[in-house]
Amino acid sequence: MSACGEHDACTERALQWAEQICQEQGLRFTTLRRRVLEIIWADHAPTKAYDILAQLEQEHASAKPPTVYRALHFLLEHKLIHKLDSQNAYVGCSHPLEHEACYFLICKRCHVVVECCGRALDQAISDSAIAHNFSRQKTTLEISGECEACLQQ
Amino acid sequence: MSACGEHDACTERALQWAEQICQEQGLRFTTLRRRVLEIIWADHAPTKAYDILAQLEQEHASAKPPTVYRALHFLLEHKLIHKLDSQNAYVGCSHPLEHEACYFLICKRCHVVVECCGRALDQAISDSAIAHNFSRQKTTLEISGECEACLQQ
DNA sequence: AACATAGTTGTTACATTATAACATTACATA
DNA sequence: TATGTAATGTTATAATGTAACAACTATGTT
Repeated sequence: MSACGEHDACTERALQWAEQICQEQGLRFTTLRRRVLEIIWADHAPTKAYDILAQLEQEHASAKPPTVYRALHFLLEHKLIHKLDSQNAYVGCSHPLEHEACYFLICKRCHVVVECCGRALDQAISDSAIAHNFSRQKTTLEISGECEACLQQ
Repeated sequence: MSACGEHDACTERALQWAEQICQEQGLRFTTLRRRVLEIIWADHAPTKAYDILAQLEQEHASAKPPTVYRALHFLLEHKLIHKLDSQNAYVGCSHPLEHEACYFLICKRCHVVVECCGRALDQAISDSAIAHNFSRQKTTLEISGECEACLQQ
């Protein structure tokens, strides 16, 4: 479930990005928010809100659903995480400093999610919206299947 | 919310497709299933499960959540409807006889959903999956924004 | 230091979306 | 008509998410 070599580095990097982004934008990267982001980054699989809650509760007696959902809203708003609508689950954003539209490859076997932001695909989506005279505001693109590693087993 | 001229014709056509498909495949297109499909086809906006339930209850005293969800599962399984994951809502499939991968343009203002199945976009998605050595099994692509009609107002 | 204030967190309650599990009924066909 | 399968009825509960108000905390201002 790591797909990234040394996963600690991966988490570390994400937390530092978050720190930097919040600093730059005058946002408060509180202990709670940091901890939720850390839990989400524990691996590359999508994390469910109530699983986050279950973890938080162990360290933080007053954790309740709003505790988690508020942190999630904050992280989503500032693009530090994404919600996968097809799974009702959340993943860390793997390039919060360079946002365009993103899409996701979600492995059914190992649950690893890879975030892609290819120019070509983005262009194809835009073209299609334009062809229908549709003004595109938000795009949800989630592909589930099997990742390279799982296919090779 | 119609986006189709004479909407009755639209619903009528969908019900006949369903009838035909069920017949061909030896499936039972029961009153309940038919009625749920009809409710979904009442317009081109996504319909929520509990709104379907609210309608069914008025005509069918024993309707309960499982009543609706079973009908939805049946209709989904046989591709007579689609679920929009980004909205937790359901829309009629507008071309059940010719299935490829579909995507959706969802207008935030009038709620009309248009189902598209462009070859080019489908190809772009496939290419992208291939580039990541990912075997694509299911694709969720939902674009929300504003439709042509609403933009012109 | 005292205060004002805006943002964050605590707390309770509830809304929405969906499924499990088992009982009963309807339908097709031997 | 017996009989097996699929569909529906029924009760309960799981999973996901939000509203509303109270209490607290960080920060800047007098």
